[in-house]
Amino acid sequence: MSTHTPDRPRRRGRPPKDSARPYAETRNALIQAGLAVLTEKGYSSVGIDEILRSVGVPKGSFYHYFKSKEVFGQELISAYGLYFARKLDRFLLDDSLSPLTRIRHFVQDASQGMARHDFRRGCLIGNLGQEMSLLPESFRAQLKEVFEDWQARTASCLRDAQACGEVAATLDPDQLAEWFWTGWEGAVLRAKLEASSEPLERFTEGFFQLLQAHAGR
Amino acid sequence: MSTHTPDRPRRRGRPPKDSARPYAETRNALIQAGLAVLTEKGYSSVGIDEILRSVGVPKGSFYHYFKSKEVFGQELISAYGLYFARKLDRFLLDDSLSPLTRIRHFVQDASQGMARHDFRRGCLIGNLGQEMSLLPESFRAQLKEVFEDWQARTASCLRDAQACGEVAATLDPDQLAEWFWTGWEGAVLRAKLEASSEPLERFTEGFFQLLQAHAGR
DNA sequence: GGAACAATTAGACCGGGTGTCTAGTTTTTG
DNA sequence: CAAAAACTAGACACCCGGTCTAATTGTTCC
Repeated sequence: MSTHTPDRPRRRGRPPKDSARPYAETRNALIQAGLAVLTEKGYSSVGIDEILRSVGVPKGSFYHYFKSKEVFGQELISAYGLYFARKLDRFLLDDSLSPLTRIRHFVQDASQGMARHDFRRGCLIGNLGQEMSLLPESFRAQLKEVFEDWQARTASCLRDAQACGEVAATLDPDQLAEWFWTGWEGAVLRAKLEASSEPLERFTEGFFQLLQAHAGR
Repeated sequence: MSTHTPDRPRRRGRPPKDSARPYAETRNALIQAGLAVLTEKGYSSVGIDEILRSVGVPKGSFYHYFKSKEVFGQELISAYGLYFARKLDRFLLDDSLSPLTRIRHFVQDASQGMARHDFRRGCLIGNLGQEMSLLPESFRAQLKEVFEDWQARTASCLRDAQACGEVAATLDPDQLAEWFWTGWEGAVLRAKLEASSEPLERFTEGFFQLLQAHAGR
């Protein structure tokens, strides 16, 4: 599924009206390729031409699509944030399942995603958070917001779980959600290290045990 | 506390018997400086001369002290592992306190450590785990071992906690310890991102609540 | 047909860095 | 005083970084 397109050898100058994929499409391909690379290697140790080359876009064109590497990064963050927000919704709003089962399914899906790339790719947001000290300061707030967004969606599902008695009403869903995401990022890190999904599984198992323990009181 | 030593301007050739700090001392200074830099920026985006310069050792000397950057990294990992193992022992074996209190103190200390460097430095092992896909494969096993070592020490303290009734005997200390360290790494990441110790505190608070919930059953 | 404008990219800018190693200088040893 | 040991200058041989201007090609509209 490499996005590499050895295509037609690109000519200079304005492309004929039809032959070229439209601006938006190329831009999109760049973002896609950027995500693939940055989820694996982070931001600072990746050069733009690695991404450019993987899409078959000449280096000179980069600034036609993005003002700088920094704003490219910003766009990757929000694309990734959105991508996951949608994924979360797809799972967590599926009311054919009990709320906790929805979370379980989400986790399963994410874990399969990592396995599919041999545990080389992790979470973009986690990666960048980790290397924050090497990053443009503008990334910080954005990354924080993404976490908050994911957490809000998760908390809402946990509230549903409380409503139907799957989780004790005494627990704070927001705290639980923050907890979940903090732990999850740690688990992703260990999964990359061990090249195995076990850390992910063990972490989530523990998380559900926690919910259960309280429910049982 | 920067290790920079503008010292005497180093002369070429073999130094007189006394005047120079001995081999081991310089080596040590390099390791110390390496830790400071790598805990902040990781391995792959740091060049050796940044470290060399901060200690005032000329670039040409590096290979006198270490065979390569890779083995330098290996040595940093084990130095850091040991450093933390000792710190853990200092706290977790202090039997003037209850086992859980010991853990609390350790966490407090680690959290102050991060604050002291304005949340720019994190955990070396976590940093490297995160960038595993950019690292020499030889690091993987070593990093894993460090985690296991830390976990074992933590588990042992949790067993003490069970012995004196602070933690329910039904829980598995090893699982709890792995859990703790997974979550902790996640919390460190968030602390760097938010430049605040709150993620650390919120995570540990949750961890202790978990232990308590089970104890209360 | 041809000017004006829009879209795209070649190619170089310039400065930086990478890890490594050899050849050399200086001291100590015997 | 020769041989061995301890240390380092300086260069090697790259490959790279992000950025931007000037050139090229297509379209539009008269």
